[in-house]
Amino acid sequence: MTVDPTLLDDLEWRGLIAHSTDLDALREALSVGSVRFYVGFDPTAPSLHMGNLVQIVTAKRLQLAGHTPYALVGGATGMIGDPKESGERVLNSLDTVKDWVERVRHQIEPFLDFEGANAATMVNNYDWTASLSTIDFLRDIGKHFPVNRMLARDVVKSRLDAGISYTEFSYVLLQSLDFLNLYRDHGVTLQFGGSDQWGNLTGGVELIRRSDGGKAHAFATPLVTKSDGTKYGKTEGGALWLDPQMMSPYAFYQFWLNVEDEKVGELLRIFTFLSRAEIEDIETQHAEKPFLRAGQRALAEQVTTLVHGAEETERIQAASAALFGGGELSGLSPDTLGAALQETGSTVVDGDELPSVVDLLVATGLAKSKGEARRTVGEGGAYLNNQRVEDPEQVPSSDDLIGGRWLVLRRGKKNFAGVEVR
RNA sequence: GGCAGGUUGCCCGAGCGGCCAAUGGGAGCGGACUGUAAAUCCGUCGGCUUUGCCUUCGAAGGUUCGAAUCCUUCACCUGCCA
Repeated sequence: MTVDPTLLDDLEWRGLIAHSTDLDALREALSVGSVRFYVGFDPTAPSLHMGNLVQIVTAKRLQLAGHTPYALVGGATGMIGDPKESGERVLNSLDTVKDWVERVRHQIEPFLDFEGANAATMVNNYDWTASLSTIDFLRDIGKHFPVNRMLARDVVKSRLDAGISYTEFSYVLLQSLDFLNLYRDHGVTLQFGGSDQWGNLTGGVELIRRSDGGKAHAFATPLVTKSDGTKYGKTEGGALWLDPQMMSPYAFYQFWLNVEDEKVGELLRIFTFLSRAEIEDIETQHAEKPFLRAGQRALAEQVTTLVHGAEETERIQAASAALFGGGELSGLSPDTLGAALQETGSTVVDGDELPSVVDLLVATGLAKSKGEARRTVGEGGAYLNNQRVEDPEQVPSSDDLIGGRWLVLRRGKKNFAGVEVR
């Protein structure tokens, strides 16, 4: 298996290496031959999100460069939960974890290649921890972890006042054990993860050294934040989910399309497989004519294609063009409009007696309550077929139906929803 | 275990018997300006059958014409002393 010698330079250029163990040693290892590496995903939700996507995409980069991925789902670690600063986690039931493990596994699979010389392997740490006895665990693993060092970790320190359970405190041992096991049984010598995982990553490297005298590598990818430092995708809808049931591909695409200018270059480098030359070209275009938003368009297209496929992305782009095109909606063919509204989400309504605009705003989910819907109208933020609605009691007439059956509802500048009248 | 203080709307945080659906800030939402960007400014920000009604101020009781505000019990948190 020949490997791409420029891999590490590319990762660095993309800003994907926030922390690392000896970088020169890693560079050396990656240039000699196919390195077996692993990256883990804990089932803490029914779907992966944007933060996990960084790891998935990075794993794919490594595989494309000739290295061999082990994708780990945390059937065991997901039962424990790694400590987070905000406080103790609520434990999930075994059934929930099992269900989420399966979902996460299926979400990861399409991104990696499970055939060929450097085929990916899927592993579950439940397989080697479930049967492990407490005595063996404490003797073989626990002995290598000085508590004073564990206490010095930032997350742990931040929790000492508020309190931290022994369960979460022990998490690092489990993740380190994973690395040791994969090192012994599969020759895995590299682990990476998000920068919040740095302590867990080095824990494994340490354990391999102390326990087996072995040499392993680790690096951490950066936490993706907005330019004001806050987390991305932390809006009302929660995280930026990859599961189309939890976040529509349309909403997913729109998220990337609306990324702030200052972040476009960074996100293109992290999340897309566009080459350095292509990205720099886009950045130049963007700097010259920012209003064209070439960066956001490329970003949204690339990432949505990666996650939801080219066909879906084309449908979304067509829908976005139709709705944001600025032209008269009535100028669109009913089929085009119907397809567009299928992407934004639409609600079916009985044609005999049309509800008021306020009721429609609630029915489509654009407003959470009638009060909010009325307020929106009062604020001048409600639109029917791109016409501002002045009267909250307004009821659409049959003349308003586009193509005989569609109403286009909008809240604010960019939240569309369709109403199909039957 | 003793003493003192706290628990308010998405978050922080005022209120300390009626003028309280509850000051202020942040987030969110809408408008203006733009480029479906950022910054800025303005507005809005419990629900409803909306000149009024209903449910909220840790939980349950009580006092009162009337309580987020007073009393009792319970739960949790914080500080000081053991």
